[in-house]
Amino acid sequence: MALEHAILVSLGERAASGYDLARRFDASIGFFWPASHQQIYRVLARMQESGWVSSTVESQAGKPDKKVYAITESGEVELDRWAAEPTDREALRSDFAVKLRGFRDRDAIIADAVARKTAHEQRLKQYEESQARFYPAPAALTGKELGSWLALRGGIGAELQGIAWCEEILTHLEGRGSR
Amino acid sequence: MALEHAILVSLGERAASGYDLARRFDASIGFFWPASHQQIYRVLARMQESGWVSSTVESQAGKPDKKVYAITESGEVELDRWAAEPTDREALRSDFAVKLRGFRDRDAIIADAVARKTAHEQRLKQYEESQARFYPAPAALTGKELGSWLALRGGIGAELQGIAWCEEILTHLEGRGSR
DNA sequence: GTTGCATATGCGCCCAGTTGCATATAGTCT
DNA sequence: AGACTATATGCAACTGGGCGCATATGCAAC
Repeated sequence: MALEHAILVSLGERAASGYDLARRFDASIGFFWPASHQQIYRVLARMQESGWVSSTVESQAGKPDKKVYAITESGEVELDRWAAEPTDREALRSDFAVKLRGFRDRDAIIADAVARKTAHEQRLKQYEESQARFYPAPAALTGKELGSWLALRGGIGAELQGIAWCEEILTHLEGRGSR
Repeated sequence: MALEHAILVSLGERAASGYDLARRFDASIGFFWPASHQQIYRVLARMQESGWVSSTVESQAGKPDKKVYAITESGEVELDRWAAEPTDREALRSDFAVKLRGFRDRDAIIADAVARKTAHEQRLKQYEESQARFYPAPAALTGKELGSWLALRGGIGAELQGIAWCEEILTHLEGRGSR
């Protein structure tokens, strides 16, 4: 399970409450490992039991109290252990490809391809904005920042590929024989 | 849930036993929706209860009996209903990207990138063999076969993108500053 | 004054995919 | 005779993510 490790990576960058983490997951690390706040809270509790994180409650003026989590030494050890272990390749798993394969409804496929292309473009835009803001000079990057930038490069590549696939589909389906 | 629909698509092409389906999932439709035989048997039982498939037991010489499933009319209706419904975009979810983002162990990342590149290349080879065997003349394809080919095109594109990403990672990591 | 929003934390159930195990037939290989 | 492989079907337990729902503070807008 990688949510634990995604959280450890994020907490390693900076301590945070569950709420903060949920926002980070919406905006950055969640590009690569999406998670809802419910899930994050549940996993944080389990991680604290394992001793990977510790928490302190902080009072805030004008806002509810928050529980700020920080990575512990044991968490660092776990993160290193995980980092050394090979990751296994994520399998492709696509409803849309199955639908293409079945090819029951040409118009629905075209509509899907159009919608998916738009979604890919939006996500691509997010990635590119992130790239421009945080990594304006990629050639100079080292260590952690180089890694983050390369992760983003993977996201950008995946979106470009998704867009190209949608375009290929539309080229071949529009104006050709129906079912 | 799309396993049901992947099975319906496959049974729509040709009736099959659970065992046959498991092999098809290993070799073709499972490129887009991997499934184990256990899962396939479980889902087939549920689908029969729903009336989407029917089964007949066939005796075989020298082999155990097999239960051959076929799609029913109600299954066809369900498949059409599903085909008309929009699919939602699969989210990117990558251990490896999280690991890159964390950047704890440069050597492990390089080793991963090398291994993943090889895995992508193998999968790509499978796709390309499939493409050469079944779709030698893509321009002439129509209907169902065009759809299947386009699904395969998506797979090929994804693997090429995966390979390119690994290469980009290796270019930037090899011979540069360590952690 | 109440509606809505941002902040903040969580419970409970379900669903689907993963893993391990079990069992049976029949042929081949050593 | 025993081991291994291919064919064939399945159950049980676990795991992790998804979805709905609940609750509380405090500010701003209407």
